[in-house]
Amino acid sequence: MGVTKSEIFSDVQNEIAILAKAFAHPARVAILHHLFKVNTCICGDLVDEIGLAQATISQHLKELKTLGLIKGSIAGTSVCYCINPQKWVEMKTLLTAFFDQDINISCC
Amino acid sequence: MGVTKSEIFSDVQNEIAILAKAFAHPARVAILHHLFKVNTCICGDLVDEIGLAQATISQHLKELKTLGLIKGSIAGTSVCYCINPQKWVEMKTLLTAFFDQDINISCC
DNA sequence: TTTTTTAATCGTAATATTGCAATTAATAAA
DNA sequence: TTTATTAATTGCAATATTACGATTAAAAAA
Repeated sequence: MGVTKSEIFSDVQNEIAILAKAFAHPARVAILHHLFKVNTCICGDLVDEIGLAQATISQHLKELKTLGLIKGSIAGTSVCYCINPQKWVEMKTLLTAFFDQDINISCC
Repeated sequence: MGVTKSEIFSDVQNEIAILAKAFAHPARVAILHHLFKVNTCICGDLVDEIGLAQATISQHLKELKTLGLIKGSIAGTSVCYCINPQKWVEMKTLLTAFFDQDINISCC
């Protein structure tokens, strides 16, 4: 087993889970933090900044890029990465709506 | 090796990742959705509602409880679960601050 | 007391994730 | 052309997560 049964959940539930996974590892949070700080940077900068192997950073970048949260454009031998503002807002809208549900006072 | 190197990240980065993991599985999102909807319910209700085995639901409940996002109190042979409003707000505050970082317009 | 109800825990199997060395591919520089 | 430089990809090992049947524990009901 060990495989998530996506088909029994709603689209919104699956989408929230997929987006939350982006932030479910501190290396990806650190990548995003750095991108917010410096606006754009190349893969090597993140390797220096974070201290994981180049292959590992590259793998995390790929996940963020697949989700659409970051963009990468080739600049010579480097690749310039940055936040994708459109997707970031989309993500924020979905997760914020989830977080902002009203909590009833009566609780166990 | 497959083990997250938490020690190289900041406390905030680790905390964001730990909290995001709560939402990184659709079953846990579904549990929280249901708790918001009905306010309080017992484990068996979630088993019926979601359609995973009792052991699986119980395991997901344990993770949410360990994080402090939900509370459970014994009521006879049942356990009554609900959102923990204090922790929920705390989580929301941390993640919202992360989401609300300013995105610079100049992007690659 | 015995039986039923409810949920936690244990044990196990399958899949997913994390990390890195080594290699590859592509461009820039010499 | 040859030699850097940079990042993606491959292959592999280790750990984490997901799922569930079976069992256990505790309280309620008969």
